Amino acid sequence: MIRLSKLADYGVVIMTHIATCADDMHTAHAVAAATHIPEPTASKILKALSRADLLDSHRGASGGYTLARYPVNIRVTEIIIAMDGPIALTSCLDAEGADCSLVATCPTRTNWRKINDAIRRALDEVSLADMMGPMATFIPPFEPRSQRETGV
Amino acid sequence: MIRLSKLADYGVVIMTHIATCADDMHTAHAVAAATHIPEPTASKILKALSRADLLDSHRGASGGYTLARYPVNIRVTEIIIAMDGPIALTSCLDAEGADCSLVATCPTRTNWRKINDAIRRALDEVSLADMMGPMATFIPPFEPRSQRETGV
DNA sequence: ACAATCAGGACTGTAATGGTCCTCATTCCT
DNA sequence: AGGAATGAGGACCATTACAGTCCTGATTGT
Repeated sequence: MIRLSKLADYGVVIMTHIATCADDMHTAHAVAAATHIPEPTASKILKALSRADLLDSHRGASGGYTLARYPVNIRVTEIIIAMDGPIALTSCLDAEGADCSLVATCPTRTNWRKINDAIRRALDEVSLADMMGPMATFIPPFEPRSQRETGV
Repeated sequence: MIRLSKLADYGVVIMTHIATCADDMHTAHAVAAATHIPEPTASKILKALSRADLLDSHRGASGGYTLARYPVNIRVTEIIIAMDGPIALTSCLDAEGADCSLVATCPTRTNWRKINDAIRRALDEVSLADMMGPMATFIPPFEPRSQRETGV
C-alpha cells in the first residue's frame, strides 16, 4: 500500500511538535508526554533525528533537543529518510538492484525509477513549516502534460 | 522507505509482460517461465489481477489469462491497489484512522492527506502502456506553485 | 559528587509479507 | 463420456521487518 513506516510518521509528528515551540529545550520525556508516543520509542526517534542533523542534542542536566534549522529549511523527505532510509519504491531501486532476480528480463526498471523520482520530488517540495500550519495548497494540482486517456 | 510490496511490483511486471503479447492466451505456467517468478506466486498474482478485472480468465484446457482492457486504459494504480489495497501513506489514512491513538492531538493529519493524494494522483497518471515502452517523460517535472525556499 | 539527560546498542514479540500447497470447478479434446 | 489441462479459492507456513523495550555508558549542569 505504499506505506510509510510508523516511525517515520512519528518522526514528523515529533518534529512538528518541537517546531511549534522552537525556542524551548525539549527533553525526550516531555516530547513523549506531549505527543502521546511511548517514551522509549520517542527517545529512539529523537536520537535518530539528531543523528541526521535535524535536531541538536544537548546532554547533561537540563539538556534536551532543539531544532537544528528553521522549519522552512527542513524538508519532510529528510525526516522520512532519517527514519526509514532512502526512498525506494521497488527493491531494485535500493542500492544497485543487486538482489533482484528479474533485472535481466525486467523492462520496467527505468520506468519505475522515473515514478520513484517523481514521488521523491513531490515530497521534497514539502517543508516542515508546511506541515505545521493549516497550510495552503502547497502541492500543485497534478496536471498531466499530455492529456492521455487514462480513464477506466 | 515508502516501499511498494513485492507482490505489487511483480503484478506490474506480469501485466507488462502480458500486454506485450496482448492477443495471446497466457497460462500461469507460461507467465511464470517468462518472468522468472516462481509459479505458485505468479498464479496467486494472476488470480488477484483477474479478480480486480484487470485480466480476463479462461478456465479449462487451453485456458489462461488475457488483458481485460487496452494497456492505455489500465492505470498502474489499479494494479497496485489490486495487490496491496488502497494507497495510504500513513495508517491513519486507511479506513477512518480508527486505530491511530494520536488522532486528537495530531495536527498533521490533513497535511498528510494532501501529500497522500498528490502521490496517488501522480501514480494515476501512469498507464500500463506507459510502462511498456521506452517511454517519454510522462511525469511532468514537479513545478511548485509558489516558489518557497525549501532548499537545505 | 550527584542527578539528569542523551548515545548507542542489544534484545524481544508481533504482525505482515512472501511463498507454497491442496482441493474443487470448469472447459477442451479425443 | 472421460481424461487432461487449467483457473478458483482458500488454508497454511516461514521468514522477515518492524515497533517497542531495556540496559549500560558518556556527558554536563547544579
